[in-house]
Amino acid sequence: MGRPPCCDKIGIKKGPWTPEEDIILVSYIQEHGPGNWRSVPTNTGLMRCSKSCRLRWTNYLRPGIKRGNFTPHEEGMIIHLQALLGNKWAAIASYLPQRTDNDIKNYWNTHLKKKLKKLQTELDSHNLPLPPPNFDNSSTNNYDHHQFSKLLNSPNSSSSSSLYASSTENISRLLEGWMRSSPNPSRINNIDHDEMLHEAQKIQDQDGGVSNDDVVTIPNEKSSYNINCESSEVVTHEKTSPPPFTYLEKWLLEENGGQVEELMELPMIFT
DNA sequence: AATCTTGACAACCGCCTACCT
DNA sequence: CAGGTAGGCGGTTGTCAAGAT
Repeated sequence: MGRPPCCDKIGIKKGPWTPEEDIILVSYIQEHGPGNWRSVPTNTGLMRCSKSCRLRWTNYLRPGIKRGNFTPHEEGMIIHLQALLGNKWAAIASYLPQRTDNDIKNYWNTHLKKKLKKLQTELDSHNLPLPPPNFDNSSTNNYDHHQFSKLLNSPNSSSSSSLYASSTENISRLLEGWMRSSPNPSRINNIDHDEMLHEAQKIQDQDGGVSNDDVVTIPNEKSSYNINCESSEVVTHEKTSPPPFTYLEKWLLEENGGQVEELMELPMIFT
């Protein structure tokens, strides 16, 4: 015998989540943590299947998700990684810890695909090819990065602003108590620094990770690590553990999500 | 002012793999 | 080992707001 069914298909509610459902789900995860999604509908009384609960949490309610506009830097990373990895949105999302794979996928489909198509037209008219997959502004190959960047960031191809419809006020009220007692997530002390540093240097050598001059980012199943090779400093960005309340507060209360890159440092391959 | 079209995001569907019994 | 599900992932669709006609 295998596992029992995840949920009863009869009476399953579909469509947009209500603020009340969000609150119920967040309250439950606050108490039990994410995971064991099968038990969520039965234990919460939510008329949703476990899959829907998981998606709602990972794509929308999970703390640490950056809302609002994609920065040119993020945009560049997505284009770069899509060229390298294809439509492996989860893999691409691992390099952008604040963005969900669904978000990146949507952004690609609604913005970047069109943008690149337009760009290709522009490049054709300038007799320029699209940049190679290992495109990097700092590299010394013969590609005309300056002209490419100029075209990419031209006013005509800039992304439009977008706001997420949400009930952030309700959710923030609910979460207030929770996040104040959350553990300190961002820096860990119990990891093997030598091992991490070695890994970072290896990746930097192979150009397999995403790196700028000194900082290498290693995506991981549950977190990503930013490693400064010069100072040997390792900073983790947990994907599942809640960030400090101040960050969540910022996310919930600022209409556009705010600019929080300083909190979740991103590798700068496109600057 | 009413209707139609388009854009953007949220959510669902179906497939695949890992894992449980 | 086999049967079967949970969870993860990518593709697609649904919904709604804003702009155009």
